[in-house]
Order: sequence, then structure tokens, then C-alpha cells
Amino acid sequence: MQNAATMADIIELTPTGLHEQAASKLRNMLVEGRIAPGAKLNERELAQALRISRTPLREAIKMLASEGLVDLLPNRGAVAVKLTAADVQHAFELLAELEGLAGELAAVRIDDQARNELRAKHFEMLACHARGDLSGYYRLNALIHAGINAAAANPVLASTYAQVNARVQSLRFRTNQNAAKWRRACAQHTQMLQALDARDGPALRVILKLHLEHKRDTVLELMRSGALKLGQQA
Amino acid sequence: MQNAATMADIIELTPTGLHEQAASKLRNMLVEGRIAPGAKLNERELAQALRISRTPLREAIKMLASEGLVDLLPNRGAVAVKLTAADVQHAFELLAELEGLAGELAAVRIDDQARNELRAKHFEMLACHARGDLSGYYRLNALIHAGINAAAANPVLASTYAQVNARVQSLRFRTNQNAAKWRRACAQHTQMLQALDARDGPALRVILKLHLEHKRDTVLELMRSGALKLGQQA
DNA sequence: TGGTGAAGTTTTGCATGCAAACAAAGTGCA
DNA sequence: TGCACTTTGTTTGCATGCAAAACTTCACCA
Repeated sequence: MQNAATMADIIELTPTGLHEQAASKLRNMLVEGRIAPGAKLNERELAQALRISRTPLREAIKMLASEGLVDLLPNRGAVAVKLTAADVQHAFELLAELEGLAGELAAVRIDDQARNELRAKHFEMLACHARGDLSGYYRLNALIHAGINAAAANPVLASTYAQVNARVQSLRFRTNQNAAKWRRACAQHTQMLQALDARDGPALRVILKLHLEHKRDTVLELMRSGALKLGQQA
Repeated sequence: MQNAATMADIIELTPTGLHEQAASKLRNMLVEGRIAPGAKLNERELAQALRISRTPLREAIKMLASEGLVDLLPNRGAVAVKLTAADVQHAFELLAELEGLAGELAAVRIDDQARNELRAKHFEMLACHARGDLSGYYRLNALIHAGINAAAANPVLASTYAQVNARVQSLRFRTNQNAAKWRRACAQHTQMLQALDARDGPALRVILKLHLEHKRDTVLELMRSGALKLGQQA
């Protein structure tokens, strides 16, 4: 009968219910911008597209509303949140703090294996930079930041960061840095690794906070120049 | 979208929908401990108690799950989250940081009127301390911290703080301080006001962070001594 | 012509019904 | 008695149906 328990654990991988599947798919569509900011979420359409009924879909939408990804309009359904410049500033103001805290904790709590793995990913990322491989750079960059958050060993912090980050992820997604900013980001990443090696929590906090503030500026510039594109998609 | 949030707050008077009403009531019951940690949420019972059908109730439960107030067990419904000591430490680790950030921002952004109002509440709170009026003290204490968070003028921070705070609110609720800790808390509040007057953001950050860390210790002590009581309610 | 209102359509919100999963009690067997 | 299996009742999860609200269309009138 231990077999049954093991089986249950194994097939835990299969998405538990339709509402969670729907929430997951919609979440991806929202953060990737496949559902444009400001777009209305038609229940019947989405239910047909996801091959489910409206009931679990509505439950999923309520979850996304609590995560701040959609707005609920009374008797008018849900719309994908459309961030203003102020919203972005507020979100990054918080993200910088959260990532700073994660870094300070990670510097103290990380073990050698995780730090070595981060170092490996760091150099892979520098390789992507050298080749001009932007998508590979972003992938590794995200993995490094996720690794720092994981090393902080605080699940509440991790889930909170993920939730706030999801709100601005679609904007970060579209960011195309220029060469100078890209170099600066890489230099900051090198500093991060040094702070990690020195187990200097306060230093890593400062670096990460600065790193996020630069990212904020990049996103805001992009928003101001390319805001029409996003708006017209809605 | 602070616009939507503000609007929603204003017309909070009009009950928007049954799912939101249910979520609000359940949230209060969970935060106040009227639904014990670990307790199962029976859909039919709750639906009858709230005089609604299971459909909007289930939507409300999904929202509470996204807020971290209940756990969703596949095919087994929802249970009120039961915090371990580690959970509490993680939550306060984050709360201290969030409140510190709010303080640093508030010290710079607060206007004279709001600061005067905070000062007034501060002295009212000291009056409650002098009279030994614990419940009045808690009420004013909560208002002061809420005022600082509001003065930070960052809706994303505010809602995030509220969400994390809700998870541990039921524990703070039961906290009965001893005289020495109570005095220390009051002294810290006086320091807060001084930092606000000096518009010294970093100082206010440090004070608030320390304040929350002390609160964390108090809650953890209470948990260890009275953990059985909470457990048996489940 | 521009605006107003009324009928029809669509969409949301909620209640209900049904099938599958779970929990519990009872039955048979060693 | 102790244990495995069956059976019954309960609960969850999802689909469907229906009423109210909102949007659309179009005719009407100043």
C-alpha cells in the first residue's frame, strides 16, 4: 500500500483540477502579453478555447484577480490589468526591496553547491552576452535571480516576489536593452557574485536594489516610447 | 491599478457581488481565528451559513487560497492554513522589510496634515497605555501603522503588506504583552514620531524593522507557550 | 442632424444537478 | 480478534440552466 502513496505522489505532476489548469494557462497568457493589457476576458470565449465550462474558468479568474493580474469589474467581468507608469514605478519600488532582501539573506544562507551553480550560470550568461544572444541571456538572467531568491530560503518572500514580478513580467519581456545598459547589467552581475563569495549580505542587497532600479528605468523608457503599441493591442 | 482599488474602496459600501461578500466574511473569520487554523472548510455548511449557493462560495475560497489564507487540497476542499514557527519567522522577516520600506518612503512623502494626525493617534495610544487599555492600544497601534503605510503612497506595497500581514494577524491578535515589552513598544513608537518629524527615512526604517522583529519574538514566544491551544482548536 | 429611448442580443452572476472521488461503516474471512 | 474488501453516505468538482444587468442596434423625435 506504500505503492499507492508513491503513485499518488508521482502523479502529483498532473495538474490537479481544471480551475488550476485554467489559471496556469491564463497566467502564462497574461504575463507573456498574449492577452493584451486592458483586454476584456470573455468567459464563453475563453471557456471554449480552454475546452472547459465557465464554472472552473470563473474560479481561475478570481485567483488571477487576487494575484493582481486582472481587474474585476462588477457585472462587467474581468479585464487584464493595464499598468500606468506610476504602477510600474510602485511595483519596481517594491521589487527592488524584495530582491535586495532576498540577496541579503541569500549571501548568508547559500551553500557552496548552490553558489557554484550560480557561478556557472553567471559565466554562461556572460557567454550569451559575448555572443549577443539576448534570449539566452534573459533565460539565464532569470534563472540566476530565481536562484538567489531560492537561496534566501524564505517561501513567503519567494511567493510574494513571484506575485509582484508577474505583474511587470510582460513589460520586462519586451525590453530590448542597448549595448551600454547590457554591459552595465553584466558588470552588476559580476559584483553580485563577488558579494556572494564574500558572504556580504548588505553589499549584495545594495547591488540588487541598484540592479532593479536600472531595470525599472529601462522599462519606463520602453513604456514611454512604445506605450502606443501596448495600448493599441488592448 | 490604484484607480480601480481606490474606486472599489469608495464604493465598498455597495455590496459588489456575493463572491466578494463571502470572501470578505471568510477573510475576517480566518484572520480573527473564528475559523481555527487547520479547520476544514465544508462548502455546503458555509454556503448555508452565508445564505448563498456553493458557486460564489467556491470562487471566494479560490481568492482566499491565492491570498495564502487557505490551502487547497485536490479533491478534498480547502483548509485554513496552520502556521508553523518557521512560517511565522518567514512572514515576519518579510513584514519587517515591508514596513521598513513603507517607513522610509513615508518619512519623505508624508504631508503635514497626515503627520499631525499620526501624532494625535500616537498620544491617544500613549493614553491607552497609561490606562492599561490594551484593546484601545491595539486599535490605535494598527491605525498608526496603517497610516504609515498609507503615507508611503505605494498601493502595490500597501496591498502586499496587507496580504502578508493577514496571514499572521490571527496570531498578533491573541498577543498579550507583558509590561516591559509594552513600554518598549511605546518607546519605539516615540522614536518613530521623531524620525517622521526629522523626515529621516533611513532612521524610521531601522526603527520599524526593529519594532517588527520584537513583535515577531513576542508572537513566537506566545506560539511556543500556547501552541497547544491553537492546535486543539483545529 | 443629433440625440434619446426602446427592443433585442449578449454577457455576467448565481443556483442547481449530476458524476467522480473520498470517507466511513459494515461484512466476510482467516 | 484482526484485516481486507465491499458498500453506503458524504463531499468535491464540473456542467448546465436561468434571471438580471449591460451592451448594441435601430427607430423615433426635437
